Amino acid sequence: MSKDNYVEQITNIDDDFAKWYTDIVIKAKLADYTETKGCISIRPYGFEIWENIKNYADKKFKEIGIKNAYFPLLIPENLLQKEKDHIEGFSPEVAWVNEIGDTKLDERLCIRPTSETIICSMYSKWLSSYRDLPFLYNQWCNVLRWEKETRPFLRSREFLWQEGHTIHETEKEAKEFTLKMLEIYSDILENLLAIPVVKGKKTESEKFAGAKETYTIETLMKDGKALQSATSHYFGQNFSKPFNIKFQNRDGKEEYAYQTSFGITTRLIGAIIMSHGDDRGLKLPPKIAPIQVNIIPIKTNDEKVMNVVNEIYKELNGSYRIEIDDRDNYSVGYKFNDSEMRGIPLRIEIGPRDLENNKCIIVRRDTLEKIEVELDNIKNEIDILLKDIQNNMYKMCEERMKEKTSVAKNIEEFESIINNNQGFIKVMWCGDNACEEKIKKLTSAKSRCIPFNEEKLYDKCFCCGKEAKHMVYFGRQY
RNA sequence: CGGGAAGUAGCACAACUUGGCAGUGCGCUUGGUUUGGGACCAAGAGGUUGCAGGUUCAAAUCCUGUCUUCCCGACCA
Repeated sequence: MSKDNYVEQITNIDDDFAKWYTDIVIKAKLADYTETKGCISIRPYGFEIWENIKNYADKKFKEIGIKNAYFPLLIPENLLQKEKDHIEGFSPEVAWVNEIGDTKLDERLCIRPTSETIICSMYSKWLSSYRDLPFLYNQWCNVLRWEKETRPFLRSREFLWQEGHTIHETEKEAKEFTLKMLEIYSDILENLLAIPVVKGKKTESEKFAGAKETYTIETLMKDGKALQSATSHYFGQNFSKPFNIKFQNRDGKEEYAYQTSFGITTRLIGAIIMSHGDDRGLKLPPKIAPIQVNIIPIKTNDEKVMNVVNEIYKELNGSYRIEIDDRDNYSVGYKFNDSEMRGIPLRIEIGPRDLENNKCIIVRRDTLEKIEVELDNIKNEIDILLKDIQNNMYKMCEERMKEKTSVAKNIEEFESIINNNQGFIKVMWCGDNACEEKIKKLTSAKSRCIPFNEEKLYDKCFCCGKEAKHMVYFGRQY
């Protein structure tokens, strides 16, 4: 196999990152474009990744008492209008239902871009006493935001997500819950998806529409751009007041509830591709890979080989997500490459030569290392390897993030980094939005977050020279 | 919403300049031979050339309009 031949099929990651990304989405059969502009179809292989993320997250949510519920896709206009900042943030990309058949509706309905408003209206109905609190509800659903420019998984007009909405008796409890959710998200990214994160708080200008505080986990993709991977918001009483979500508190007085919301989306699939993928294609962390082990028989028409292959399948099936590639119209070389492009963490090669020695070859996707394994030790070895791959993928990602994180002391340094290396740039900042604006205009990089673990890098704001208040991560973003 | 490029079979493209039967490679189907890093032989299927209009005996090709996609900037998960 020549490299040239290979490159015809997937664009080289360093040549054109954007094309490389969409090539993987299409060729690994994760998703495809549809007749509906800006909306993708998620194919089974991609959807199964989402299901694995969803199952893990859902379990974590339930462990802390969150319950799933469902709210309408359509929201009447008057509800959306109730919180001023919220509607201002979303109105340009909201789609409306104006008529049914030939009949115009008296009040038009929006297709949810997010569900704060409709959920608040129900919370107001359901809440009367502090004894009812907290409400910890979540829904898994789709939302619609009419983006002008789209990219599969990263920015699709319709996307799947989970939106949690909680209300609490006290400010303290709500704030704590906001941070607790950020920890769960960070666990999902780091432990499940093998992607290291920077946790922190958004600056005033980068907050969610209608939120008092927005917390975020930021990740760094292979091309050096940042991706906001999950957010958790503290609303205070910003929604509970206009939506009249009030209760009688322990003192018998009327009080408005304290609210949070939080979400992760199918964008995480994009994060997996861009954090781990390489020139051979997708590279999936074992914990979410739809197929963890791919058995490739070297001769599909050799009865002895196929018998052993079937035995191994029986032994492993149930413990691992496993598949036999017994297609007889492809050569093994093709299958090796196909398996690598689909990002399957491990493949087992078994042929007549192996049977003579009672051995097989196991190849790991992360390092492409080939390991000779005794036939009766396969299960044991796979267990070890899958765990090691999961850890190793995290480590490689973490190293890359460290390499692509730098400190800038002034605008000149900042510009030079952004134009060469990209990545995260750590700076000291005065807290003034004017400095953020200036940098955005100059370099198109935005503040990512004020990290929880702030360091004192130096004293003065990198941009204006005034006394610095915070350390901030900056970066170009998706 | 500004700046640039492109739309021809599932994919990548050719034919367009100079109008004259819709082509090549990959992929796909069937049969056979193969199988340790993208196999080979043979026979097939697949098209309203993005869409609409115009010029012409004749349009993928020339003209006008329109839609879509991709890349670079402003907005967003």
